[in-house]
Amino acid sequence: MDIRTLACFVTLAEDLHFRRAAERMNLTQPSLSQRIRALETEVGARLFERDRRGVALTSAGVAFLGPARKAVEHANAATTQALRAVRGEVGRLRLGFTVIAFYGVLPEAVRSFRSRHPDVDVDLIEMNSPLLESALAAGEIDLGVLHPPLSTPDLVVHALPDEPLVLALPSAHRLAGQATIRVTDLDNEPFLLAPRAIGPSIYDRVIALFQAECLSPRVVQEVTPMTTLVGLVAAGAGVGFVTAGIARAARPGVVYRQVVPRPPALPMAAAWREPSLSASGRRFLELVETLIEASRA
Amino acid sequence: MDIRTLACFVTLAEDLHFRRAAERMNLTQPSLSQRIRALETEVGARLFERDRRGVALTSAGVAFLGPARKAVEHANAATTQALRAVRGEVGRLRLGFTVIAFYGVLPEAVRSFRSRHPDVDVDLIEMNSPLLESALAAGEIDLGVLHPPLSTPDLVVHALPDEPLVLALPSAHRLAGQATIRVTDLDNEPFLLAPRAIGPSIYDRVIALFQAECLSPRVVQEVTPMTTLVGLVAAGAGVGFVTAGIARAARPGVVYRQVVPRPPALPMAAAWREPSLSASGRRFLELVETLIEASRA
DNA sequence: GTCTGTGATAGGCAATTCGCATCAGGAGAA
DNA sequence: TTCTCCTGATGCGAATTGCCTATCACAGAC
Repeated sequence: MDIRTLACFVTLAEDLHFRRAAERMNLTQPSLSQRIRALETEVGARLFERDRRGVALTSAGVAFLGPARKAVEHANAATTQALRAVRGEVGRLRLGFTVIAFYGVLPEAVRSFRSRHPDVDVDLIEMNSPLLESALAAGEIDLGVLHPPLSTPDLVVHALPDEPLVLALPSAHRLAGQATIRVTDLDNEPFLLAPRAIGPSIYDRVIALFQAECLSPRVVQEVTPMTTLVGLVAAGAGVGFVTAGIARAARPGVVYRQVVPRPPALPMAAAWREPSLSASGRRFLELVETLIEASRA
Repeated sequence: MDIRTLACFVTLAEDLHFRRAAERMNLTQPSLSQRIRALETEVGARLFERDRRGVALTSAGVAFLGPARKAVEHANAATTQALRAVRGEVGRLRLGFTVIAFYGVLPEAVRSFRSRHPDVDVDLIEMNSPLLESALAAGEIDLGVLHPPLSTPDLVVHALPDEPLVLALPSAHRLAGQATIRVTDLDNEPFLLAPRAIGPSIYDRVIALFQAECLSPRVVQEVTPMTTLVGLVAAGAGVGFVTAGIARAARPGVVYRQVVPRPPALPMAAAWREPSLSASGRRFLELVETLIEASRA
């Protein structure tokens, strides 16, 4: 049973005229006759009553019409939906990200993506960078937003703008009054830092920053994620670097200050598994790029 | 696009294994490969990812699966429904009947039919016999229950049990006290009768009954339908014959009496247009016959 | 009567689909 | 490593299917 045959049936049921229906289906009248006859044989019931002065649906034909019409519609919809999926307009986008990433351009990007592509289900999964790499490699997520360098081969890395680092310190801190703080001011200061296993890039950057001044931070606690670090700062447990994005979310008891010399920014990147990013992932990435462009201007 | 091809796609999407899916579809693996390839070409999108260690749906394939499954289901349903319609299990039964017929076996038959064939829409249309004949000839109703003789050719007539006639008279009538009434008692009695154009059979029977006694009824009003006749009897406008069925519905102010010599019964019949009765009509008629058999026993 | 228009039928050509046999490449066992 | 098995893809000939052109049979209009 051919979808085209069903479409022929539906057309003939609407026109009740072989020649016109054939024309609408881009067929000749004998071909349509043959198809209908073959369909009737296959179904095992006469679907049309060919009277001398016209064509009419039999009761079997009436019963056949409804489902046949739906079958044709769904068959067409199948192709349409498949092509929409290729364009990334329907489907599922499993998006992994670090906490830090979600304090940047991501929330706006997700909101905008959802309104532009309402037929794409977006799964949001928060993980730290090493876990994101595993999830990408295992194919559990389509696209990850995390912090280079990556240790997993076969992942494509697409650089995003770095996140500058600022110092978070308790508002009652002796240095809170200064507009900018020198690294040397932080000597022997109780310091909060993410474990190197979780965030090697930020860890190494901070250590290097101190070493340039021949110092070494006094790490009193390794803490993750970075939002928890801010909480500990508010509790007076110490000071620590956070990204500008996290600093934008004001929190009572915490102030943020620039540090000189300026600490290197935290690299950000989108990553996906070879060989290719899903269409919806590509769409999302394009949208992120657009938003970054807009925020730059 | 073939329904079978879509079914192949669905099967493969479920098994994710060409050989097994091919077997389930009663095909060889190369044929299935070819069909899937052809389908992908027709759709214009890759639907399966043939990885080294297995087959997986692409996002386009996932989007294609839902509608494809529905298309297959509806295509199968179309055939099923058509065959059910042939057996009279789905569809529409347009049933015409006279008022008299509806005081007989019809209400029970309709109730029983509806419970046995809930997927058949039953249209009930009340008309007098001549109009029923026209409606049958015009194909506006499938089956009519009316009173022979019929004047329209090309109608098949299937006899049903006759309806005996009894006399309806006001309960205050001078003859109401008698158990049976002789025709001669009715000489010069104000008489109610359906017009001959509407009910020739009952008209002729009543006239013949009187003429056998060398009498002629004094018709004071021609009245139709028969239920209205009963109303006029209750109002004291006269007396008249009604069917036993109508007499069963008690009405204040009216009594029913047997007449001797016994008047001929009113013939009843089911009728339909050549060449054939619709399947649901046939089902209905079988049911009516069953009920008549049951009431006889 | 002829003419017009209906759907059904016959024949021939082209495309499709089938199964069989076979190929190419990866996984796992010896 | 090498062999074997299993995966899906491919080539080919036979059979089938689908289409179109030409034509038929029949009914209604003029």
